[in-house]
Order: sequence, then C-alpha cells, then structure tokens
Amino acid sequence: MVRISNSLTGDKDPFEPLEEGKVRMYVCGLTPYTDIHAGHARTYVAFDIVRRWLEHKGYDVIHVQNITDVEDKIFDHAAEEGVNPLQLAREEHAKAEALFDTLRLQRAHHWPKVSDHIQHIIETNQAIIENGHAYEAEGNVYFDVDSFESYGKLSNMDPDQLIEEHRDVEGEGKQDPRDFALWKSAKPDEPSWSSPWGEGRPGWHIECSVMATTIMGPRIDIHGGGRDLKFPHHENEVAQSEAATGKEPFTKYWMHTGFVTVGGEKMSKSLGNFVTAREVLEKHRPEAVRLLIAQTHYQSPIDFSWDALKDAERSLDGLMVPLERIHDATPKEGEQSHDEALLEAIEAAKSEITDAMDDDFDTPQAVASMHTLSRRINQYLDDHQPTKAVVKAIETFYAFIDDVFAIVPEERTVDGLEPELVDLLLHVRERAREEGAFELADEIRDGLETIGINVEDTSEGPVWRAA
RNA sequence: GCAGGGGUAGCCAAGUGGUUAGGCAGCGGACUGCAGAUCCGCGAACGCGAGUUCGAAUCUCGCCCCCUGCUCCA
Repeated sequence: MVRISNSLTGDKDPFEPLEEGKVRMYVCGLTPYTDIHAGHARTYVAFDIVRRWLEHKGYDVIHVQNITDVEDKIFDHAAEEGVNPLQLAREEHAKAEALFDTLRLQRAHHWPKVSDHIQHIIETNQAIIENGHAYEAEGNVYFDVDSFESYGKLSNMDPDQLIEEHRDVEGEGKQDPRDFALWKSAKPDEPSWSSPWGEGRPGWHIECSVMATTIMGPRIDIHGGGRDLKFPHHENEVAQSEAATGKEPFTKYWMHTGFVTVGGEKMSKSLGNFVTAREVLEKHRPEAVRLLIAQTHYQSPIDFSWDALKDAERSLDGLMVPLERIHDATPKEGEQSHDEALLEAIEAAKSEITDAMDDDFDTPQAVASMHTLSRRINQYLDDHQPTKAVVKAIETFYAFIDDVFAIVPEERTVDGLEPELVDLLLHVRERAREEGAFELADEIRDGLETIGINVEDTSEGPVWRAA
C-alpha cells in the first residue's frame, strides 16, 4: 500500500485512487518564456519517479501537464523581444520538451495549452458565475472568495487574515481584495479572445482547473507542483474547480515538492540565482542529475552546487560498477552453493526499495539499499565467477531500478572508434607489460585516456570503456 | 505577525523509544609494476536546556537558529 504526504490533510494518507487501478495525475507545468532552471527539473523528475513507481505497482496512470502559454510574463517577455507571444511560448515549450527527453522524463499523456482551451475556460467561468461564486466587473470576471466557505483549506490560510494582508491589492471593479481574476479584459497589443464579457483572456489559475477537469473529470487523484504554488495558485484552483463542478474534493492528494536552493536560498528567476537545466545537462549525465534529486526526499530542499553534482556522478559510477563487471565477465553454467546468499540479498534489496517507495516515495532510503546491494554484489564478484542465474538476477535488478528511477546510464561510446583497434592496442600493451616495458605500457594507457578511453587492469586482463 | 518545513559526523542525507542507515570526502590495510576499480577496517552525529523513561536523535515543555509561503514563482 502506497502512502502519500497529502498537503490537503497534512497527513501521510493511504493512497486509494478514486477509481480502482487508475490514477489521474496532474502536474503543474510551465509558463514557457525562457529557459527552465534546475528547480523546474527537480519537480518534474520527482513526479516522473512518482509516476514510474505507481506504474510499477500496476496502476494505469494518466499524466497531464499543462502549458500555460497565455500569461503576463510571456506577454512582457515577448514585448521586450519584439516577438509574437504565442510563438515565443511554442518555441520555449519545444526547447523544454527536448530537455525533458534528455532528462529521461516520461512524456505526459497530455500537454494541454491554455490557448486551446479558451472556450472551456469561458464555459467554466460562466458555471462559476451561475453557481454564485464569481461576478463580472468592467469586462473582468472575479472569483468571489467570500462566497466560498472553505477557502484557505489547502494552504491553511485564514481568509479573514487575508483581507487585512491584501487591503491594497488592486483590480478593476474588485469587490474584495482577496478576489482573483478568472477573466481579464483585453489590453492593447496583447492576445485576446472574445467572451460574454468582451474581449479578454483568462486569469492565471483558472487554466489548471479547466484543463484538469476537461481531460480527467471533476475529481482527480494527485495534483502536484512546487511548494511555491500552494498559495495562491493551488488554493485558487481548489476554489474554482469545486465552485464550478460542485464536487469535492477536486483533488484527493495534493503533493508539493521542495525547492532547489542555492546557499540555502530559493533558486528563482526573480532572484537571478538560477542555473538552467540546459547548463546542468551539458556538464552532467542525466542519470547523475536524477540520482542527485533522488538522494533527497521530494519534499525537502536540495541545495544546488556543482560539487554536489560531481559527488552524484561519482556515486552513480559506484552504483553501476556491478553491472559493468558482469558485462565484462564470462558467466558459467550450473549452480553454486554460494549463489543462494547473493540471490537472497537481491530479493531483500528489492523488497527494501519497495517498502521505501511505498512510504511516501522515500527515494533516499531506496538509493541507500541500492548501494548496500552494490557492495554485496562486488564482494561476490571479487570471490566468484558468476553463474548465468546470478548474472540474470543482477541484470533484472538493474532493469528494475532503471524502470523506476531511470538512473542506469547507456554504456558510453566514443564516436568513430573501432573497438578492434583498441583491443589490438591493449594486446600489444599486455605484451609490453609481460616484458616489463612499463614505460611503453603507460604511454599506451595515457594515450588512450586522452582520446576518452579508460583502461583498467584486472585479474581477468585489461578492460576498457569510454570515459 | 500568521502559517508550514527544518537544524543528524568535514559535506550531503535516511531514520519517530533499545538493533551498522547510505553516499561523497578522509585515514589505515589487502590487491596491483604503477594507476584505477574492488574489498576489509577506522574515526566521527543527532541545535541548546530541562523533563518523562530502565533506556531519548526519536516523546513532553521551554529556548535559539535557518528556510519557505502570506497574490511573480517548479
């Protein structure tokens, strides 16, 4: 049984989806106007692992991730650059999607865009007005916070206190400072659509309610996003969705990811302390990035540093050593008495990882189990030639962790390299070593290293791989 | 101010009453022509103060510090 820390209840709740065997999952996506940074990547990797785990458990997961392509920031940015806002959003989204692929994120089943859902948004706004929870004012439509009794239930905010806090918040024709826009009247030179309230465009927040419910129905299982979206974005989503459909809870399990920080402070575009996902992936393998993220629980902050990434690279290398060793080994037929203990250790590791993941996706615990098993396998391989059954079990284990975490790297290759030539060189080097010509042997090894090939001498002879 | 999350060894990070977490770095050893990898061993920890308990990182109370949210935000 999977248990999930639920922001809505404040508890770790047993996961019982609305519909047996099926999971409706919505992850707050991008407002594409510039490069995504490490913080976005963290959230998406975290939910990628959530999805992979649920799928591993046999759930049929529908994963929806929105593209907010109609939003002030895009308009502002497009105006600065002198380009078309919708075009800018399309291009930035395409760039982000390519990065997602590199990061080994499973593609969402739906990537709904606001610009494709304007009609649905208008209809939802009308429903909210009819249900008495919104009003029109000077071409704008505002959500009537005071009419929605449970406002504040997700973010644990006191609605009365919000009145004082937001005394100064402006808005054309707003009746209450807490009210927020479902529809904004058009400004010159900005994209707009016609509506019963005149030319305009959707407010921020409403798109997520509309696209989630249009695609998945009035109630969904999991809704995720960064902690910074909890208020006001997610709080407003809850209010809008429930006000429109009359069904609650809109989302059964709300999940919020911790921030990526830099020197303890939140990484954000406005602070300017960000590192783009592209920069990170230019310097590091995606699997190392994913391991770094998995080493921290999804709710805790991750303090970003290049050193931390380097550590994760080394840690990943260590984790993958057994896999490389069995690729280099020649397995033998039959059974060996000492195989039993190793096969049991592999089963034990799987079961530990399963328990950890079921417990609110405790990836750091799961990673620890992987390391422990990796050491056990190395011990075995130090002492024994593996049998085919053992090789199979190890490969199956690595396939399992790759399935759930996507952290097993492709074997590295050097472009334009003839493996036979490397083997020939190493053969010559062995001859040199036999004759004690170590200077020549080292020259060959150093030379190979400069073209990206690492040579290691083992008791079984030299092995090489791309660095 | 209100609300939430945290403070665990040099760094990162699990762990909710008794049993080695784990990683990275470090030190010693085995192996090796050397290097690397691997293995074995080692050290080092629970923010502070009281309390409960046979026993507290874990429970209670008080305090200190950090981060986040309170209509830009993954």
